[in-house]
Amino acid sequence: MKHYTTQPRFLLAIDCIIFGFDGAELKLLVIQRGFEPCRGQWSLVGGFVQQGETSEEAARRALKNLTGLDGLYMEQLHTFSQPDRDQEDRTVSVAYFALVDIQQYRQQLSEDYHPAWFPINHEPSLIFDHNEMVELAKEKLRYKAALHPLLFELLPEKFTLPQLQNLYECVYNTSFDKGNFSRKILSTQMLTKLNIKDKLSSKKGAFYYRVNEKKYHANFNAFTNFVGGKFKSLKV
Amino acid sequence: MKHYTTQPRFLLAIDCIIFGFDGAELKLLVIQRGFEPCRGQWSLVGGFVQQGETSEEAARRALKNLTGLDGLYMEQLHTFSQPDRDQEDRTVSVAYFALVDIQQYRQQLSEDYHPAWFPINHEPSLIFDHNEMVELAKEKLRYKAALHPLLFELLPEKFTLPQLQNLYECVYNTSFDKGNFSRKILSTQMLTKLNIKDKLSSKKGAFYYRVNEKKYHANFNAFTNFVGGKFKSLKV
DNA sequence: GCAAAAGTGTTCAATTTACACCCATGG
DNA sequence: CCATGGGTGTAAATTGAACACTTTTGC
Repeated sequence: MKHYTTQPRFLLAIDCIIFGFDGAELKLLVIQRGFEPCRGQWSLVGGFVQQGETSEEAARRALKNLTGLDGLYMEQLHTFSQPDRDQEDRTVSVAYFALVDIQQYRQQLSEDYHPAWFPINHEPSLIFDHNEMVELAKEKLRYKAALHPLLFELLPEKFTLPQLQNLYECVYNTSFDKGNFSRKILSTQMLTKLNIKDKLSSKKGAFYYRVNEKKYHANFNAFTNFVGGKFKSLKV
Repeated sequence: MKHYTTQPRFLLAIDCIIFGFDGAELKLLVIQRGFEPCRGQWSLVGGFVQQGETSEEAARRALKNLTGLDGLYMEQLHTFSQPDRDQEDRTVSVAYFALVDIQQYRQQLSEDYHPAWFPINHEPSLIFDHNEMVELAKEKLRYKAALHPLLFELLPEKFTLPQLQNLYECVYNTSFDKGNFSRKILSTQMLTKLNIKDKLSSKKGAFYYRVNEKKYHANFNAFTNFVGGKFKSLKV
Protein backbone atom coordinates (compact mmCIF):
# COMPACT_ATOMS: atom_id res chain seq x y z
CA MET A 1 0.00 0.00 0.00
CA LYS A 2 1.34 3.33 -1.04
CA HIS A 3 1.59 6.29 1.24
CA TYR A 4 -1.12 8.95 1.21
CA THR A 5 0.90 11.56 -0.67
CA THR A 6 1.23 9.34 -3.73
CA GLN A 7 -2.55 8.81 -4.06
CA PRO A 8 -4.69 10.43 -6.73
CA ARG A 9 -7.14 13.17 -5.76
CA PHE A 10 -10.74 13.59 -6.85
CA LEU A 11 -13.39 16.23 -7.12
CA LEU A 12 -16.33 15.29 -4.94
CA ALA A 13 -19.84 16.25 -6.00
CA ILE A 14 -23.34 15.61 -4.74
CA ASP A 15 -26.48 15.27 -6.82
CA CYS A 16 -30.07 15.32 -5.57
CA ILE A 17 -32.95 13.34 -7.01
CA ILE A 18 -35.93 15.37 -5.83
CA PHE A 19 -39.40 13.83 -6.00
CA GLY A 20 -42.69 15.69 -5.65
CA PHE A 21 -46.36 14.79 -6.00
CA ASP A 22 -48.87 17.24 -7.44
CA GLY A 23 -51.96 15.21 -6.58
CA ALA A 24 -52.08 13.47 -9.92
CA GLU A 25 -48.55 12.53 -10.85
CA LEU A 26 -45.20 11.78 -9.33
CA LYS A 27 -42.65 14.31 -10.53
CA LEU A 28 -38.94 14.91 -10.66
CA LEU A 29 -37.31 18.31 -10.15
CA VAL A 30 -34.47 19.16 -12.51
CA ILE A 31 -32.66 22.36 -13.46
CA GLN A 32 -30.95 23.83 -16.46
CA ARG A 33 -27.26 23.66 -15.81
CA GLY A 34 -25.69 27.09 -15.43
CA PHE A 35 -22.05 26.42 -16.22
CA GLU A 36 -19.77 24.47 -18.52
CA PRO A 37 -19.53 21.69 -19.46
CA CYS A 38 -23.07 21.06 -20.69
CA ARG A 39 -24.34 24.52 -19.82
CA GLY A 40 -28.07 24.81 -20.53
CA GLN A 41 -28.78 21.06 -20.50
CA TRP A 42 -31.14 19.40 -18.03
CA SER A 43 -29.39 18.25 -14.89
CA LEU A 44 -30.07 17.14 -11.35
CA VAL A 45 -29.54 19.71 -8.66
CA GLY A 46 -26.00 19.30 -7.43
CA GLY A 47 -22.83 20.92 -6.30
CA PHE A 48 -19.35 20.29 -5.03
CA VAL A 49 -18.49 19.20 -1.52
CA GLN A 50 -16.40 21.84 0.21
CA GLN A 51 -13.54 21.44 2.66
CA GLY A 52 -14.95 21.14 6.15
CA GLU A 53 -18.40 19.85 5.22
CA THR A 54 -19.82 16.34 4.77
CA SER A 55 -21.53 15.24 1.59
CA GLU A 56 -24.83 15.26 3.53
CA GLU A 57 -24.27 18.90 4.41
CA ALA A 58 -23.44 19.75 0.82
CA ALA A 59 -26.63 18.05 -0.33
CA ARG A 60 -28.78 19.90 2.22
CA ARG A 61 -27.14 23.13 1.15
CA ALA A 62 -28.03 22.46 -2.49
CA LEU A 63 -31.62 21.54 -1.56
CA LYS A 64 -32.03 24.66 0.57
CA ASN A 65 -30.66 26.84 -2.20
CA LEU A 66 -33.06 25.54 -4.78
CA THR A 67 -36.26 24.92 -2.84
CA GLY A 68 -35.86 27.29 0.09
CA LEU A 69 -36.82 24.37 2.33
CA ASP A 70 -35.03 22.96 5.36
CA GLY A 71 -35.53 19.57 6.93
CA LEU A 72 -36.67 17.75 3.81
CA TYR A 73 -36.71 13.99 3.87
CA MET A 74 -33.38 13.01 2.37
CA GLU A 75 -31.22 9.93 2.31
CA GLN A 76 -28.02 8.84 0.69
CA LEU A 77 -28.66 6.73 -2.37
CA HIS A 78 -25.43 5.61 -4.00
CA THR A 79 -22.00 6.86 -4.96
CA PHE A 80 -21.16 7.03 -8.65
CA SER A 81 -17.53 6.77 -9.61
CA GLN A 82 -17.18 5.82 -13.29
CA PRO A 83 -13.88 7.44 -14.34
CA ASP A 84 -15.48 9.00 -17.43
CA ARG A 85 -18.79 10.04 -15.90
CA ASP A 86 -17.87 13.73 -16.10
CA GLN A 87 -15.86 14.53 -19.22
CA GLU A 88 -14.25 17.60 -17.70
CA ASP A 89 -12.43 16.13 -14.73
CA ARG A 90 -12.42 13.02 -12.52
CA THR A 91 -15.43 13.69 -10.33
CA VAL A 92 -17.08 11.25 -7.96
CA SER A 93 -20.67 11.98 -7.04
CA VAL A 94 -22.65 10.98 -3.98
CA ALA A 95 -26.33 10.88 -4.95
CA TYR A 96 -29.13 11.69 -2.49
CA PHE A 97 -32.82 11.36 -2.95
CA ALA A 98 -35.24 13.80 -1.39
CA LEU A 99 -39.02 14.10 -1.04
CA VAL A 100 -40.80 17.43 -1.04
CA ASP A 101 -44.36 18.55 -0.53
CA ILE A 102 -44.78 20.21 -3.90
CA GLN A 103 -47.19 22.76 -2.43
CA GLN A 104 -44.59 24.03 -0.01
CA TYR A 105 -42.02 24.32 -2.73
CA ARG A 106 -41.51 27.93 -3.75
CA GLN A 107 -39.50 28.52 -6.84
CA GLN A 108 -36.55 30.62 -5.76
CA LEU A 109 -33.55 31.77 -7.71
CA SER A 110 -35.31 30.72 -10.85
CA GLU A 111 -33.22 33.14 -12.86
CA ASP A 112 -30.15 31.18 -11.89
CA TYR A 113 -31.45 27.63 -12.05
CA HIS A 114 -34.46 27.44 -14.38
CA PRO A 115 -36.01 24.56 -12.45
CA ALA A 116 -38.75 22.36 -13.89
CA TRP A 117 -40.88 19.45 -12.71
CA PHE A 118 -41.09 16.51 -15.10
CA PRO A 119 -43.46 13.59 -14.69
CA ILE A 120 -41.64 10.51 -13.63
CA ASN A 121 -41.44 8.15 -16.65
CA HIS A 122 -41.23 11.18 -18.91
CA GLU A 123 -38.15 12.85 -17.58
CA PRO A 124 -35.87 14.42 -20.18
CA SER A 125 -32.41 13.32 -21.15
CA LEU A 126 -30.07 14.49 -18.41
CA ILE A 127 -26.35 15.16 -18.39
CA PHE A 128 -23.66 12.67 -17.40
CA ASP A 129 -25.04 9.62 -15.57
CA HIS A 130 -27.97 11.50 -14.07
CA ASN A 131 -30.62 9.38 -15.79
CA GLU A 132 -29.03 6.33 -14.22
CA MET A 133 -29.23 8.04 -10.83
CA VAL A 134 -32.91 8.77 -11.37
CA GLU A 135 -33.60 5.14 -12.28
CA LEU A 136 -31.93 3.94 -9.11
CA ALA A 137 -33.81 6.50 -7.04
CA LYS A 138 -37.16 5.40 -8.49
CA GLU A 139 -36.35 1.80 -7.60
CA LYS A 140 -35.33 2.77 -4.11
CA LEU A 141 -38.48 4.84 -3.61
CA ARG A 142 -40.70 1.97 -4.66
CA TYR A 143 -38.71 -0.44 -2.55
CA LYS A 144 -38.69 1.60 0.60
CA ALA A 145 -42.25 2.90 0.33
CA ALA A 146 -43.50 -0.69 0.20
CA LEU A 147 -42.24 -1.18 3.74
CA HIS A 148 -41.95 2.23 5.37
CA PRO A 149 -44.31 5.21 5.53
CA LEU A 150 -42.10 7.65 3.67
CA LEU A 151 -44.66 8.65 1.04
CA PHE A 152 -46.35 10.83 3.67
CA GLU A 153 -43.40 13.18 3.09
CA LEU A 154 -44.76 13.97 -0.36
CA LEU A 155 -48.13 15.19 0.93
CA PRO A 156 -49.15 18.43 2.63
CA GLU A 157 -49.75 18.44 6.37
CA LYS A 158 -53.44 17.62 5.92
CA PHE A 159 -54.51 15.04 3.38
CA THR A 160 -57.34 12.60 2.77
CA LEU A 161 -57.21 8.84 2.48
CA PRO A 162 -58.28 8.94 -1.20
CA GLN A 163 -55.38 11.35 -1.85
CA LEU A 164 -52.96 9.03 -0.09
CA GLN A 165 -54.31 6.02 -1.96
CA ASN A 166 -53.94 7.87 -5.23
CA LEU A 167 -50.28 8.54 -4.39
CA TYR A 168 -49.62 4.87 -3.69
CA GLU A 169 -51.39 3.95 -6.91
CA CYS A 170 -49.16 6.36 -8.83
CA VAL A 171 -45.99 5.03 -7.27
CA TYR A 172 -46.89 1.41 -7.96
CA ASN A 173 -48.82 2.06 -11.15
CA THR A 174 -51.67 -0.12 -10.02
CA SER A 175 -54.91 0.18 -8.07
CA PHE A 176 -55.86 -0.84 -4.57
CA ASP A 177 -59.17 -1.73 -2.99
CA LYS A 178 -60.21 1.36 -1.05
CA GLY A 179 -61.64 -0.60 1.86
CA ASN A 180 -58.58 -2.73 2.34
CA PHE A 181 -56.27 0.23 1.79
CA SER A 182 -57.96 2.40 4.36
CA ARG A 183 -58.03 -0.38 6.96
CA LYS A 184 -54.37 -1.12 6.38
CA ILE A 185 -53.25 2.48 6.70
CA LEU A 186 -55.42 3.23 9.73
CA SER A 187 -54.33 0.03 11.48
CA THR A 188 -50.80 1.46 11.69
CA GLN A 189 -52.24 4.21 13.90
CA MET A 190 -49.93 6.66 12.19
CA LEU A 191 -52.76 8.95 11.16
CA THR A 192 -55.00 11.21 13.23
CA LYS A 193 -58.45 11.96 11.85
CA LEU A 194 -59.43 15.64 11.74
CA ASN A 195 -62.95 16.99 11.85
CA ILE A 196 -62.60 18.80 8.56
CA LYS A 197 -63.50 17.47 5.16
CA ASP A 198 -62.07 18.07 1.74
CA LYS A 199 -65.02 18.68 -0.54
CA LEU A 200 -63.08 19.34 -3.71
CA SER A 201 -63.21 15.89 -5.19
CA SER A 202 -66.57 14.58 -4.02
CA LYS A 203 -69.95 15.71 -2.82
CA LYS A 204 -69.79 13.72 0.37
CA GLY A 205 -66.30 14.98 1.11
CA ALA A 206 -63.39 13.02 2.58
CA PHE A 207 -62.03 13.55 6.07
CA TYR A 208 -58.61 15.07 6.40
CA TYR A 209 -55.94 13.26 8.37
CA ARG A 210 -52.56 14.33 9.62
CA VAL A 211 -49.52 12.27 10.55
CA ASN A 212 -49.23 11.32 14.19
CA GLU A 213 -45.58 12.32 14.50
CA LYS A 214 -44.93 10.18 17.55
CA LYS A 215 -46.23 6.95 16.02
CA TYR A 216 -44.70 7.83 12.69
CA HIS A 217 -41.19 8.28 14.01
CA ALA A 218 -41.44 5.40 16.44
CA ASN A 219 -42.48 3.02 13.68
CA PHE A 220 -40.75 4.43 10.66
CA ASN A 221 -38.10 1.75 10.62
CA ALA A 222 -40.38 -1.15 11.45
CA PHE A 223 -41.48 -3.31 8.54
CA THR A 224 -45.04 -2.53 7.52
CA ASN A 225 -46.43 -3.93 4.31
CA PHE A 226 -48.09 -0.95 2.64
CA VAL A 227 -48.80 -2.57 -0.70
CA GLY A 228 -50.77 -5.66 0.21
CA GLY A 229 -50.23 -8.78 -1.81
CA LYS A 230 -48.42 -6.86 -4.52
CA PHE A 231 -45.56 -6.94 -2.06
CA LYS A 232 -44.74 -10.53 -2.90
CA SER A 233 -44.59 -10.00 -6.61
CA LEU A 234 -42.70 -6.71 -6.43
CA LYS A 235 -39.23 -6.98 -7.83
CA VAL A 236 -36.60 -4.36 -7.41
CA MET B 1 -21.43 27.92 -8.60
CA LYS B 2 -17.67 28.06 -8.85
CA HIS B 3 -15.76 26.60 -11.72
CA TYR B 4 -14.19 23.17 -11.41
CA THR B 5 -10.64 24.42 -11.01
CA THR B 6 -11.47 26.26 -7.82
CA GLN B 7 -13.00 23.20 -6.12
CA PRO B 8 -11.27 21.27 -3.32
CA ARG B 9 -9.88 17.81 -4.02
CA PHE B 10 -10.21 14.70 -1.91
CA LEU B 11 -8.54 11.38 -1.38
CA LEU B 12 -11.00 8.59 -2.15
CA ALA B 13 -10.81 5.35 -0.21
CA ILE B 14 -12.84 2.17 -0.03
CA ASP B 15 -13.38 -0.03 3.02
CA CYS B 16 -14.84 -3.53 3.08
CA ILE B 17 -16.96 -4.99 5.83
CA ILE B 18 -16.45 -8.72 5.30
CA PHE B 19 -18.79 -11.19 6.99
CA GLY B 20 -18.25 -14.91 7.37
CA PHE B 21 -20.04 -17.76 9.15
CA ASP B 22 -18.13 -20.62 10.76
CA GLY B 23 -21.16 -22.79 11.49
CA ALA B 24 -21.61 -21.41 14.98
CA GLU B 25 -21.08 -17.69 14.83
CA LEU B 26 -21.25 -14.77 12.45
CA LYS B 27 -17.82 -13.20 12.11
CA LEU B 28 -16.13 -10.08 10.84
CA LEU B 29 -12.78 -10.06 9.03
CA VAL B 30 -10.36 -7.32 10.04
CA ILE B 31 -6.66 -6.71 9.54
CA GLN B 32 -3.83 -5.07 11.35
CA ARG B 33 -3.10 -1.87 9.53
CA GLY B 34 0.29 -1.88 7.87
CA PHE B 35 1.06 1.82 7.51
CA GLU B 36 0.80 5.14 9.28
CA PRO B 37 -1.29 6.63 10.69
CA CYS B 38 -2.49 4.02 13.18
CA ARG B 39 -0.07 1.32 12.01
CA GLY B 40 -0.71 -1.93 13.87
CA GLN B 41 -4.26 -1.12 14.94
CA TRP B 42 -7.30 -3.14 13.86
CA SER B 43 -8.87 -1.89 10.68
CA LEU B 44 -11.26 -2.89 7.93
CA VAL B 45 -9.71 -4.04 4.71
CA GLY B 46 -9.43 -1.00 2.50
CA GLY B 47 -7.42 0.93 -0.01
CA PHE B 48 -7.37 3.98 -2.20
CA VAL B 49 -9.29 4.33 -5.43
CA GLN B 50 -6.90 4.78 -8.34
CA GLN B 51 -7.21 6.89 -11.45
CA GLY B 52 -9.11 4.96 -14.09
CA GLU B 53 -10.98 2.60 -11.76
CA THR B 54 -14.36 2.80 -10.06
CA SER B 55 -14.78 2.44 -6.32
CA GLU B 56 -16.40 -0.96 -6.98
CA GLU B 57 -13.28 -2.09 -8.81
CA ALA B 58 -11.06 -0.83 -6.03
CA ALA B 59 -13.14 -2.76 -3.48
CA ARG B 60 -12.98 -5.99 -5.52
CA ARG B 61 -9.24 -5.50 -5.84
CA ALA B 62 -8.89 -5.20 -2.07
CA LEU B 63 -11.08 -8.27 -1.49
CA LYS B 64 -9.14 -10.33 -4.00
CA ASN B 65 -5.85 -9.29 -2.46
CA LEU B 66 -6.85 -10.34 1.01
CA THR B 67 -9.01 -13.42 0.48
CA GLY B 68 -7.74 -14.64 -2.85
CA LEU B 69 -11.39 -14.91 -3.91
CA ASP B 70 -13.13 -13.50 -6.96
CA GLY B 71 -16.84 -13.02 -7.43
CA LEU B 72 -17.76 -12.58 -3.78
CA TYR B 73 -21.15 -11.17 -2.97
CA MET B 74 -20.54 -7.47 -2.49
CA GLU B 75 -22.63 -4.34 -2.47
CA GLN B 76 -22.11 -0.68 -1.83
CA LEU B 77 -23.16 0.28 1.68
CA HIS B 78 -22.64 3.98 2.33
CA THR B 79 -20.18 6.78 1.75
CA PHE B 80 -18.54 8.34 4.79
CA SER B 81 -17.35 11.90 4.50
CA GLN B 82 -16.86 13.43 7.95
CA PRO B 83 -14.08 15.99 7.42
CA ASP B 84 -12.12 14.70 10.42
CA ARG B 85 -12.69 10.97 9.90
CA ASP B 86 -9.06 10.41 8.91
CA GLN B 87 -6.72 12.62 10.90
CA GLU B 88 -3.99 12.53 8.25
CA ASP B 89 -5.78 14.01 5.26
CA ARG B 90 -9.28 14.74 3.96
CA THR B 91 -10.33 11.28 2.83
CA VAL B 92 -13.79 10.19 1.80
CA SER B 93 -14.52 6.48 2.01
CA VAL B 94 -17.03 4.39 0.12
CA ALA B 95 -17.88 1.36 2.28
CA TYR B 96 -18.80 -2.03 0.80
CA PHE B 97 -20.06 -5.08 2.54
CA ALA B 98 -19.12 -8.55 1.39
CA LEU B 99 -20.10 -12.11 2.28
CA VAL B 100 -17.65 -14.98 2.13
CA ASP B 101 -17.88 -18.71 2.61
CA ILE B 102 -15.41 -18.92 5.45
CA GLN B 103 -14.34 -22.40 4.35
CA GLN B 104 -13.23 -21.13 0.98
CA TYR B 105 -11.29 -18.32 2.49
CA ARG B 106 -7.58 -19.01 2.43
CA GLN B 107 -5.42 -16.75 4.42
CA GLN B 108 -3.04 -15.19 1.93
CA LEU B 109 -0.46 -12.52 2.41
CA SER B 110 -0.92 -12.95 6.12
CA GLU B 111 2.57 -11.57 6.68
CA ASP B 112 1.43 -8.29 5.20
CA TYR B 113 -2.07 -8.00 6.63
CA HIS B 114 -2.34 -10.07 9.82
CA PRO B 115 -6.02 -10.77 9.24
CA ALA B 116 -8.31 -12.06 12.00
CA TRP B 117 -11.95 -13.10 12.33
CA PHE B 118 -13.85 -11.60 15.25
CA PRO B 119 -17.32 -12.67 16.36
CA ILE B 120 -19.89 -10.10 15.47
CA ASN B 121 -20.91 -8.31 18.70
CA HIS B 122 -17.37 -8.77 19.99
CA GLU B 123 -15.40 -6.98 17.36
CA PRO B 124 -12.44 -4.95 18.60
CA SER B 125 -12.06 -1.21 18.55
CA LEU B 126 -11.24 -0.22 14.98
CA ILE B 127 -9.54 2.85 13.53
CA PHE B 128 -11.33 5.98 12.31
CA ASP B 129 -15.07 5.51 11.83
CA HIS B 130 -14.76 1.80 11.01
CA ASN B 131 -16.87 0.66 13.97
CA GLU B 132 -19.66 2.88 12.70
CA MET B 133 -19.32 1.26 9.28
CA VAL B 134 -19.59 -2.19 10.85
CA GLU B 135 -22.74 -1.21 12.75
CA LEU B 136 -24.37 0.02 9.57
CA ALA B 137 -23.33 -3.14 7.72
CA LYS B 138 -24.83 -5.35 10.42
CA GLU B 139 -28.11 -3.45 10.18
CA LYS B 140 -28.10 -3.74 6.41
CA LEU B 141 -27.35 -7.45 6.54
CA ARG B 142 -30.26 -8.09 8.92
CA TYR B 143 -32.50 -5.87 6.86
CA LYS B 144 -31.71 -7.38 3.52
CA ALA B 145 -31.54 -10.99 4.66
CA ALA B 146 -35.09 -10.69 6.00
CA LEU B 147 -36.32 -10.21 2.46
CA HIS B 148 -33.73 -11.67 0.10
CA PRO B 149 -31.80 -14.95 0.09
CA LEU B 150 -28.34 -13.47 0.49
CA LEU B 151 -27.35 -15.54 3.52
CA PHE B 152 -26.78 -18.50 1.21
CA GLU B 153 -23.61 -16.64 0.22
CA LEU B 154 -22.16 -17.35 3.65
CA LEU B 155 -22.51 -21.12 3.33
CA PRO B 156 -20.49 -23.70 1.41
CA GLU B 157 -21.86 -25.10 -1.81
CA LYS B 158 -23.53 -27.98 0.04
CA PHE B 159 -25.34 -27.34 3.29
CA THR B 160 -28.18 -28.79 5.34
CA LEU B 161 -31.42 -27.14 6.40
CA PRO B 162 -30.44 -27.27 10.09
CA GLN B 163 -27.20 -25.46 9.19
CA LEU B 164 -29.12 -22.81 7.28
CA GLN B 165 -31.59 -22.41 10.11
CA ASN B 166 -28.75 -22.03 12.56
CA LEU B 167 -27.32 -19.25 10.42
CA TYR B 168 -30.64 -17.37 10.38
CA GLU B 169 -30.93 -17.87 14.12
CA CYS B 170 -27.47 -16.36 14.60
CA VAL B 171 -28.21 -13.37 12.39
CA TYR B 172 -31.52 -12.61 14.14
CA ASN B 173 -30.46 -13.85 17.55
CA THR B 174 -33.65 -15.81 17.97
CA SER B 175 -35.02 -19.27 17.19
CA PHE B 176 -37.36 -20.54 14.54
CA ASP B 177 -39.69 -23.52 14.39
CA LYS B 178 -37.86 -26.10 12.30
CA GLY B 179 -40.97 -27.32 10.53
CA ASN B 180 -42.11 -23.88 9.50
CA PHE B 181 -38.59 -22.81 8.61
CA SER B 182 -38.00 -25.76 6.35
CA ARG B 183 -41.35 -25.38 4.58
CA LYS B 184 -40.74 -21.69 4.06
CA ILE B 185 -37.28 -22.17 2.59
CA LEU B 186 -38.26 -25.09 0.40
CA SER B 187 -41.37 -23.31 -0.88
CA THR B 188 -39.10 -20.76 -2.56
CA GLN B 189 -37.80 -23.64 -4.71
CA MET B 190 -34.36 -22.11 -4.47
CA LEU B 191 -32.81 -25.27 -3.07
CA THR B 192 -32.15 -28.61 -4.72
CA LYS B 193 -32.07 -31.65 -2.47
CA LEU B 194 -29.04 -33.91 -2.84
CA ASN B 195 -28.91 -37.61 -2.07
CA ILE B 196 -26.09 -37.21 0.42
CA LYS B 197 -26.46 -36.72 4.14
CA ASP B 198 -24.37 -34.86 6.65
CA LYS B 199 -23.98 -37.20 9.60
CA LEU B 200 -21.75 -34.97 11.70
CA SER B 201 -24.40 -33.45 13.89
CA SER B 202 -26.94 -36.22 14.24
CA LYS B 203 -27.37 -39.95 13.99
CA LYS B 204 -30.15 -39.76 11.44
CA GLY B 205 -28.21 -37.33 9.33
CA ALA B 206 -29.56 -34.32 7.45
CA PHE B 207 -29.81 -34.10 3.68
CA TYR B 208 -27.53 -31.72 1.89
CA TYR B 209 -29.01 -29.10 -0.40
CA ARG B 210 -27.45 -26.80 -2.92
CA VAL B 211 -28.66 -23.52 -4.33
CA ASN B 212 -30.64 -23.76 -7.57
CA GLU B 213 -28.77 -20.93 -9.30
CA LYS B 214 -31.50 -20.27 -11.81
CA LYS B 215 -34.28 -19.83 -9.27
CA TYR B 216 -31.92 -18.00 -6.93
CA HIS B 217 -30.93 -15.35 -9.43
CA ALA B 218 -34.40 -15.04 -10.90
CA ASN B 219 -35.92 -14.41 -7.50
CA PHE B 220 -33.13 -12.68 -5.64
CA ASN B 221 -34.75 -9.29 -5.90
CA ALA B 222 -38.29 -10.40 -5.20
CA PHE B 223 -39.57 -9.85 -1.69
CA THR B 224 -39.60 -13.08 0.27
CA ASN B 225 -40.22 -13.02 3.99
CA PHE B 226 -37.48 -15.26 5.40
CA VAL B 227 -38.05 -14.51 9.05
CA GLY B 228 -41.69 -15.34 9.62
CA GLY B 229 -43.70 -13.18 11.93
CA LYS B 230 -40.57 -11.67 13.41
CA PHE B 231 -40.61 -9.64 10.22
CA LYS B 232 -43.28 -7.34 11.58
CA SER B 233 -41.46 -6.56 14.77
CA LEU B 234 -38.04 -6.22 13.15
CA LYS B 235 -36.74 -2.71 13.33
CA VAL B 236 -33.78 -1.47 11.44
C1' DG C 1 -84.02 11.50 -6.61
C1' DC C 2 -79.84 10.17 -8.55
C1' DA C 3 -75.03 10.00 -9.61
C1' DA C 4 -70.57 9.79 -7.58
C1' DA C 5 -67.34 9.29 -4.32
C1' DA C 6 -66.56 8.07 0.77
C1' DG C 7 -66.62 4.79 3.91
C1' DT C 8 -68.25 0.15 6.33
C1' DG C 9 -69.30 -4.87 6.63
C1' DT C 10 -68.91 -9.55 5.49
C1' DT C 11 -67.35 -13.65 3.42
C1' DC C 12 -64.01 -16.85 1.68
C1' DA C 13 -59.27 -18.09 0.82
C1' DA C 14 -54.47 -18.10 1.85
C1' DT C 15 -50.92 -17.96 4.94
C1' DT C 16 -48.79 -18.40 9.45
C1' DT C 17 -48.15 -20.46 13.88
C1' DA C 18 -47.83 -23.76 17.26
C1' DC C 19 -47.22 -28.10 18.46
C1' DA C 20 -47.80 -33.12 18.08
C1' DC C 21 -45.98 -36.86 15.96
C1' DC C 22 -43.05 -40.17 13.16
C1' DC C 23 -38.30 -41.45 11.37
C1' DA C 24 -33.50 -43.07 11.31
C1' DT C 25 -29.54 -44.52 13.58
C1' DG C 26 -25.14 -44.68 16.58
C1' DG C 27 -23.95 -46.17 20.60
C1' DC D 1 -33.51 -50.17 22.48
C1' DC D 2 -33.46 -45.60 23.37
C1' DA D 3 -31.84 -40.84 23.13
C1' DT D 4 -31.22 -37.47 19.69
C1' DG D 5 -31.85 -34.57 16.15
C1' DG D 6 -34.23 -34.69 11.33
C1' DG D 7 -38.37 -34.37 9.15
C1' DT D 8 -43.80 -34.42 8.38
C1' DG D 9 -48.78 -33.53 9.56
C1' DT D 10 -52.39 -30.78 11.02
C1' DA D 11 -55.66 -27.74 13.37
C1' DA D 12 -56.39 -23.09 14.99
C1' DA D 13 -55.55 -18.32 14.39
C1' DT D 14 -54.51 -14.58 11.72
C1' DT D 15 -54.33 -11.93 7.73
C1' DG D 16 -55.57 -10.73 3.05
C1' DA D 17 -58.69 -10.16 -1.08
C1' DA D 18 -62.88 -9.42 -3.12
C1' DC D 19 -66.98 -7.32 -3.36
C1' DA D 20 -71.54 -5.93 -1.66
C1' DC D 21 -73.58 -2.46 0.81
C1' DT D 22 -74.56 2.08 3.22
C1' DT D 23 -73.72 7.14 3.61
C1' DT D 24 -73.57 11.88 2.13
C1' DT D 25 -74.59 15.62 -0.77
C1' DG D 26 -74.50 18.72 -5.06
C1' DC D 27 -77.03 19.09 -8.86
